Order: sequence, then C-alpha cells, then structure tokens
Amino acid sequence: MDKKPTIDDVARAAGVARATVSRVLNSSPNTSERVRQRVLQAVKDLGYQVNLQARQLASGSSRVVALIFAAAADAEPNSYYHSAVELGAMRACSELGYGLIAHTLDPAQDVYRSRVLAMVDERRCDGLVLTPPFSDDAGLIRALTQREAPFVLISAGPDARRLAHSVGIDDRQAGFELGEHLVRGGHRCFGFISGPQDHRSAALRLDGFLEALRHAGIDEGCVTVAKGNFTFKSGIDCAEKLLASAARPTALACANDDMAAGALFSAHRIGLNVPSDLSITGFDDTPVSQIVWPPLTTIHQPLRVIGSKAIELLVGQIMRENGASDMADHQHLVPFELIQRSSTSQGAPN
Amino acid sequence: MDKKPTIDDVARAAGVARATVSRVLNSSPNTSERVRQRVLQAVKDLGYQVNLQARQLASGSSRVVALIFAAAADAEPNSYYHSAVELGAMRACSELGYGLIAHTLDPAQDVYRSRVLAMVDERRCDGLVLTPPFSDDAGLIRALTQREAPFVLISAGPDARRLAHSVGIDDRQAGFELGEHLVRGGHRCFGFISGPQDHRSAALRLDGFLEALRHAGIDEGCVTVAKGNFTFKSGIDCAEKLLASAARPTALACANDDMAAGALFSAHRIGLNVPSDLSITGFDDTPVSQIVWPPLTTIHQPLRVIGSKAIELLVGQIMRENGASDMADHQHLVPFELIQRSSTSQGAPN
DNA sequence: ACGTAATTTGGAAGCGCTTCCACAAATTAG
DNA sequence: CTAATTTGTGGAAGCGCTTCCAAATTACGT
Repeated sequence: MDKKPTIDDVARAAGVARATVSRVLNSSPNTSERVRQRVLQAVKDLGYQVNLQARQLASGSSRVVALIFAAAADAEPNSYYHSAVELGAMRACSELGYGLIAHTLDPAQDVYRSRVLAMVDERRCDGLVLTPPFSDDAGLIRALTQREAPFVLISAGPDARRLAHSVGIDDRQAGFELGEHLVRGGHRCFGFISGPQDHRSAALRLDGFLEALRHAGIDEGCVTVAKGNFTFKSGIDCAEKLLASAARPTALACANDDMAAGALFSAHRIGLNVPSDLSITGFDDTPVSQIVWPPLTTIHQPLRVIGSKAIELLVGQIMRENGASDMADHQHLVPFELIQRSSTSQGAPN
Repeated sequence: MDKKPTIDDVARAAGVARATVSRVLNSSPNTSERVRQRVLQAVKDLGYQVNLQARQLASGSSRVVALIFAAAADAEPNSYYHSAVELGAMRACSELGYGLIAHTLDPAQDVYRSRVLAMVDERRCDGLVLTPPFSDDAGLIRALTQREAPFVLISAGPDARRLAHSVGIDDRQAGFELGEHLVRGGHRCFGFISGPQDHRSAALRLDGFLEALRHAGIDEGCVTVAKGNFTFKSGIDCAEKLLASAARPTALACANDDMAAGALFSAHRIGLNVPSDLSITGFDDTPVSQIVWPPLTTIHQPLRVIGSKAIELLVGQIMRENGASDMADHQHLVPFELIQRSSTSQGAPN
C-alpha cells in the first residue's frame, strides 16, 4: 500500500511551491489562471485529498460545529425532534462547507458541562448549537461566553435569549393559540401535561395556554397541570392521573407530541373516545402526531428551518470572529402553525 | 484572552522534557511515579488540555469512528432505529476512548459513496460502521476494503456478511417465528409489507415468514406481498392496497414498526378492529410499537447492543491494524425476541 | 522607455503533538 | 567490583498543512 499523496507531491507534480498549492486549494484570490489549472490537474492526477488534521492544526480552526442534544440514559430520546433539527443543521453545514457532529448528553449527569466545554477546549469544533434543556443552562452559557466560544441556542427561554444568539418560535403565543382552539371547541375543563421545569420554553407554552383561558373568562381553577418529562410513558402516567380526577377534563393539552400520544394511549385504555369524549393536543408536529389514531391537533414547529437557521447564525458568528459586541438583532423567531387534525372536537363536547 | 497552555508549558512547569509529558499523558509504561505525579500536577495547575488536532496529526490516527445512516432527503428518517443504534455505539465509544460522529446520507443520491470515502480519505475517522442499506452496497464495501479502511456492517445481507465483519440478528429466523405466531393465531390468509429491495436483511424476514407458512402447509398463494420503503406513509399505502383485495388477509406482517403503524392507521380508517378483524405485526420493537393503539406484536432487536457490538468489533479491528487476514469468527449474531402485544389475536379470527 | 504600484509566487517558520533514537541512571548478574 | 541489562529521560525529527514575508513578475501611468 503506497502512502497517500501530500501537498508537496502535488507541488512537485505541478512545478510550483507548496504555498501556491495551498492558495489554489483554499481559493485565495491571488492566483493566476494558468497556475491554477496546472495545480488542479496535478491534484486530480494524483488523487490528492487534504489531510484535515494538518489543515486544522495549521489554520487553528476545525471547520466543524457541534449540535448538542439531551437524552436521558434510560429514557428514549425524543428522536423525531432531534432528527429533524439535525437534518436542517446538516444541510446548512454542507452548504457552508462545515462538518457537523451531533452529540447527545444526559442532562441528569453532571459531567455534561465539562463534556461540552471539552469539545471546544480540545478544539473538536469551532462552535456549538445547544438544544433544550442545555439552551437554558445559564452556567453553561456563562462558561461558553467566557471562553469566547461561538454558540447558538435553540428554543431557549427568555432569560437565556437575553444572553446569547438564539432561534425558536414564540412558544407563548403558540400555547395561546392552542388554548383558543380548545375554548372554541367548547371546552371548559382542562388538563395540561407540561414539560420538566428546566425546559423554559415549554413552560411558556403553559403560560400562553392559561392566558388564552383567562382571556375567554375561564377560571384558573378549571385547569389542572401534571408535570411530565416529554416521554410517551410520562404522558400515559400524567393522563391517567388527570383523567381520574372528579372533575374530569374534556380536553388535554400536552407540551409535546410524545406525551400527547401517551395521553391518547391512556384514553384508549380507559375506553374514552377521542375526540368525542376527550380532545387532545400535542406540540411540535413530529411524525408521532400522525402515526397515532386519531392523528393529533398540534403546533407545527419548522424544526428543520430552526436547525439550519441556527447553523447559519453560528457560522456567521464564527466568521465574524469578534464575538461579544454584536448581540444586536440575533434573536431569530421563526413562524409556527396550528395544525388541526382529528384529535380535537370542533363543536362542543357532551 | 491568554493563549491556551501547550505541552511545552507543562513540560517547563514540571521541569521535564516534552517527550516525558507526552508519555505520561498517553500512559506509556516507562515513567517513574515521581515524575508522573509532577507532570500530572503541572497539568492540573495549568488547566492543560491536549490539542486533538496536533495529537492526531502526529500520531496519524484520529481516534474517531463514524456511524453512517440512511435518510432520504424528503422522507422522515427511521429515527428511533437510528437513535437506539447510535446510543449503543456512543456508549461503547466513550468506554473505549473513541469519539463518535454520526452521519446520515441519502442513498438515493449517488454522491453518497464519495462522501463516505471522503470521510476516511480525509482522515476524519479511523473506521466506519455502516447501517442498511449501505451495509449491502458491494461497491462501497469493495472500495473500503481496497483502501484497507476498517469497517463493520450492521444488519447486512448474506452476501455482504461474507465480505466483511458484521453484526445483526438472524432475520430469517425472526421472520419464521413471526409466521409461526400468526399461523398459531389461526390465520390462513396473509399480507406482507416488505422493505425496499436493496435492504437484504429485510428480504430475509420475508423468506423466513414464507417458510413458516410452507412449514404449516399453507399455500404460497395465500400471501400477498406489497413493497414499502420503511416509512409510516408507505405502510398506509401498502395496507390500503392489501386490504382492498378480494380475499382480504386477516393478518398483516410488516418489515418494520413504522410500516406496521401505517397499516394500523389504515385499518382504523377503514373501520377494521385490530386484532379481532385484523392482526398486525411490526419489526424492531422501536417505541413506535408501543405508542400506537393497540400496541404491536413485533420482533425485538437489541439495537443498542448491536450498536455497541459494532463499535467493539471496529475498534478491535483498528487496534489490530493488520486488517484483511482474520475474517475468522467476525460475524456476530445477537439474539432477538418475539414480543407479543395486543395487535395480534391469540385464537382464530372470524 | 522607465519608475512605481499591484499582483503573483516561493521560502521558511511554525501549529502542538508523538515517537524514534541515544544516553544516563538504576539494576542485576557474573 | 566491573560488565551486561534494564529502565527512565531528553533531544530532535517529523506529521501535512497555512500563512507571513520577501522576491519576482506583471501592469500601468507618464
């Protein structure tokens, strides 16, 4: 097995200096067309490929960014959400000539911070995109800011959004519209399955939801909240609890689709008909919302767009390379949409 | 902002040579305890972190492996499958001190081969794990073998398994057991929703299934096959077609859970009761099989184990560093299990 | 035609690390 | 107590690339 050709081999073959080859390869502006062609030809002839390690070492940048997801060690990760964001991110990356490395960490294990920081300290990547609940971790954000590492937050809560560049939807407004929708359906007694506390943007969904009810003149006492953790399983458990109460709600709003699927499962088990006995709403519009029966009314988040937008912001930040100062308009809000399917009744319930 | 400390800073602080620091850091055998401690102390004091790029360039290995998944540009990726495999792989990696980079590619776009090869050519990783349908791509396998790149196949078909190290279940036997189960349930008229052609291991599932029917003395004419592509959507379409036929099957076996969920969806829409009117089986035992109602009878594949096993094999291969010769016992078969849930009837159908 | 400015090219110095080789020190054997 | 080993350590040569700087070439104005 013969060794791989290096830049020097190319230089020799093209009869130019190593520096010239480097310039051509990095499309530096100052190269004559004649030399340029010669070099390109030599590259092709030899089947030359840059050695990324060497390039990175010499240039001091890896041209790789990382996308950080949460996944509890035992629980199933919210895969559809992840995949969609990752897909968007990947596209943006390949367009911008960056590599993407997706990393999932368990937010319950305290090492996660050092793991994240190690990624930038060891120069595995030039920048980071954080998804919830990491995007609400003030300590992490501070550490990142301190070492001047470029990063972008996805679906962060209001506090975190103040501290760094971010992209996401208006969760509060989305929650509001869900509330409105259910009120319009004639419901007066509600259950809400929320996310864990550290997930700030999910909390906003509840805020907005409650506001919609208030707006409609419905008493706060008419809504019971159960705290889930975004898993299907927790949706089952919460729904079971909520549906067992004396004043059984006729509508269940859930902070994500997986929990809504769980609620639906509970309803089936109890023998309730959806939507005639019980309306259920999800959040995110992941494929789960269409896989279940009946398909879920939910809020569509443009997850891929969010992923690609985050990368664009991040790369912009990396290129600018000055960091700090320009926190100007870098709080991107993307549009969401209420998707009406058959898990919610149109008219009034019993 | 002060620059990061280098190995030379550590050496100076500890009063030893750079080479010694390197030895300590790489736990080379020849270092005295006294010096060792001094170096470690200096590392801690300075907050030193190795620069991976430099280490990789100097050592010629990146200590990173890649996991390649398929995802059509438009269709939703089979996320649960991916996540589970990735999780297992990730664990094995962190145990073995390797980094993992998961990459998804569209098998429909021809560039995918060069993308994969570039990963090893550019030395982004020391080795690869391929999932279907890439694990059945003879051309890719050949190219990889030719450049002596270490790689491991997941759920590859028999042809590919002959060519390289692999890990997976006995798909044929799993299909057989599914068939048996349905026959035991009293069914005599079947539908089978298969995967795309290039997915060899999924084809084995059908082979095994048919064999079970033959075994039970059931005529081949009693089973109709529809070709899906592993997506929920294709499950709906195929089921619709199969259920519309004159001799409507009383049992539908599907090559993965997502398509089974689609079949279930169709059944609901048509107004068939599962399992009393129609039994449905999935494959993989991803969370989808429990999210739907009724939950699916399916084959449990130990996806995480498969992921971690693949990494172990791969790293073993990388360390051995001789490649080729020892294709001995490197065809790992992991156990699967038939999981019985309520989507299949126990007794005889109508 | 000539001087000066703008552009293209080559030379060489690293980037931060691993690892080979040689040498000194500490052991063991004879 | 010297000779033959076995350690432990330092020096130095790269790994393959980018990039600064200076030299060479070309373009342009007068």
